[in-house]
Amino acid sequence: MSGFDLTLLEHDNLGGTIYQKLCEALMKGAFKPNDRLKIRDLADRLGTSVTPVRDAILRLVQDQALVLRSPRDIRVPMLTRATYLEIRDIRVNLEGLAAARAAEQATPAQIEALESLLKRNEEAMAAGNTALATELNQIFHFKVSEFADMPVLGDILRRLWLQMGPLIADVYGGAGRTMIDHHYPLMDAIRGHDGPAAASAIQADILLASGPILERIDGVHPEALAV
Amino acid sequence: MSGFDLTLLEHDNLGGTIYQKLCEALMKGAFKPNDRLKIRDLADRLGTSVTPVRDAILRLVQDQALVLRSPRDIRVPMLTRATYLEIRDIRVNLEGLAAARAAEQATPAQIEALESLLKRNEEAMAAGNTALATELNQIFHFKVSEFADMPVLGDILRRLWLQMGPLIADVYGGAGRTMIDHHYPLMDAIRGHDGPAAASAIQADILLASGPILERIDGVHPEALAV
DNA sequence: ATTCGATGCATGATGCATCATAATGCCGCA
DNA sequence: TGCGGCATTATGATGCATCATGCATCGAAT
Repeated sequence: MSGFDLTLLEHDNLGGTIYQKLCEALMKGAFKPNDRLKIRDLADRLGTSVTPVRDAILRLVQDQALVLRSPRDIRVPMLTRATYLEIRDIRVNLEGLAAARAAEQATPAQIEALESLLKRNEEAMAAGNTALATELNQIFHFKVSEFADMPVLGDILRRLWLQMGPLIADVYGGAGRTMIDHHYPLMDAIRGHDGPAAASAIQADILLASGPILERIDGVHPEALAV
Repeated sequence: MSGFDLTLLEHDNLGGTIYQKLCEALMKGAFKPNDRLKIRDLADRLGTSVTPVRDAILRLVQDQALVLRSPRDIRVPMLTRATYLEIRDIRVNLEGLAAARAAEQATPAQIEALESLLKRNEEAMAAGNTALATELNQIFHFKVSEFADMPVLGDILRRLWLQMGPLIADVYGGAGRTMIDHHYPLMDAIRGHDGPAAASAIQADILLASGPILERIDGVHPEALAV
């Protein structure tokens, strides 16, 4: 009943479209950390001129989803352990806040939507489709902040996820199960409209999920530096 | 002893320079909410072509420091009460986290730097220079997150302040005293390396400072809508 | 006859493409 | 391993076509 979804209005200009395409690519892990992106190359592949690609890249750099290592060298950033930990701590705070607020004001329809996501996630996991499971997990987290009615917070989260995208795709893309079990306590809290419990639950989820990623960072970082 | 200030490394390309110029202008309140910006106009005034201005505007839009009301209508956003409250809540969480960490690991030199800022702020206030006082207050908040060693958080904060910039400049630019008194409990907590106390102090500061701004939003918003 | 509303046109600003240039990455060599 | 040259690549400028905004004129109703 909240009117139309205004966020879909962005598809007017080419630059915005390319930006979204690149966002999805980063989230999906189509680019790996330390990969180099070339504007002309992308323009050729997309069949456009360099201008809109330039626009999209610039926006991604502003999001820190890409970095300009030098004025002519655009790369996917390699998160250091310290940076990843910082992002994790920020998420613990922000998503905790969002989960609490979402729990307090969640409608039955919203609760059902979250449950549906969990169910689809389970199915994807059972089918061994880890890529889909990871994506559904991500959507779940975004939905929570959406239901908290905090668009600014949601945007910050989107950016943080964009920065982590290549890394977590690298970690969970290969093997391992997604951490869906931790979401059920959160659902219980939301159903009970218990804000603090919801915050604790999602915070525990984030911290637990960071384990495999931290292991991976330690293992992958020196090797990547050698390349 | 923490090396150079890496944020100044951006001055390589024209677009980055213009971006920073526009950021300062927004912070200083050179643009008012609902002002319209024209790319060609700015390009003429800066003596460059439209390309770097375009880049800068695009980055500002990505920061949500500007909005594209229509594809050819770039404006300074008018914060709604809800959006301002959301930003305030996010700041309460994030700056609380940063203040706690800064308190725990602050060096004597850093403590002295903060005290110096407070002193200069007092002087500016005594001289009736509210613009400078507001700017110093802002620098104080940024320094806290810098000393917390959280660059990602600092960047998020910078963006939030960029969004609020025109509004608070509008409120505090005219008259009224800056809320410097609330910073002294924070300094006490930092000197004592008491993280939780520092968090509480800065949170109280943010909440108290939001009072005049909220009053102003209520007063200014219907009037602006009528225009 | 006057005022309100609608349609059409002109102005103006932006998005995208193309071009020139200067700086850099990469590769090979000492 | 360190350095130099070449090809490459981003940056900045310019031009054109498109589209929205605003104004003026025209028509109709009271």
